[in-house]
Amino acid sequence: MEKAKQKRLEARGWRVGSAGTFLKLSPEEVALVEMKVNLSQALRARREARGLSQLTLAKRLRSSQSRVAKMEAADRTVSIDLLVRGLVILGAKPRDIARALGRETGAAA
Amino acid sequence: MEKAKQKRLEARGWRVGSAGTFLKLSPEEVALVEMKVNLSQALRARREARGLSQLTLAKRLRSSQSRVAKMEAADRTVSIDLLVRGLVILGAKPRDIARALGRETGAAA
DNA sequence: ATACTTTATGTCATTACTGACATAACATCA
DNA sequence: TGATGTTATGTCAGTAATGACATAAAGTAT
Repeated sequence: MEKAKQKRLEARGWRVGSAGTFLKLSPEEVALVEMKVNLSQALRARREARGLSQLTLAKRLRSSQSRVAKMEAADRTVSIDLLVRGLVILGAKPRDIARALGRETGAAA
Repeated sequence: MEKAKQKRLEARGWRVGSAGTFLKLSPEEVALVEMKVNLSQALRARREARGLSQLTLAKRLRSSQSRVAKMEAADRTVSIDLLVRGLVILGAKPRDIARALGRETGAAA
């Protein structure tokens, strides 16, 4: 798993190990979290590539800046659905979302 | 869009056209629905490939048979999160889910 | 036909997610 | 310095998703 990603997860209370599960997360949960993180990173990348602020994106999503911040932080309270909606609004096609979702992000097995 | 898929959608109240949007669904909404349908089909395929009943899958998901049925029907009340969780429980890896999500399903467009 | 298994659909109480708000932290710029 | 713009985090009322239940429908036997 990528270092930066791991740090972001741990800062949020997740327990993720460097080369697998560190503690307490089942393999299923790890997979879920990784997908969410991948989507959140894709969201931020797309937003920034378009030079949009979180606030502008929030308006297009009919949401709020704070929620967009949480989306990009892969907050526990953010659903995959919301992340996907955000990506779609930023012009991502299902293929793009699939690519982001399945992205291999780390060296660890 | 695949005929069977369209039929399933319309039976559920969705309005989807054969070669694009039929009526009332924005392109974003269409993309979302298509992704959900793709995931629901992948879920059913995986479950059946393993010879499991909806009831057994439901137990592994700590859910109910009726909800699994709704998942496979891409019911409005089921989230992408739930579909993804179901797939993961059936052994799907992020790559597998990505493949299912981005599958081109129809001739249209 | 009856019994059994599996799947489909409607309803509802509980839970999880969501948008909105407040506020903090950080940067940039005059 | 203060003002402005952006992002981060906590909280909470309202909403949407969830599991569970009942029941129907469809299939598979015997």
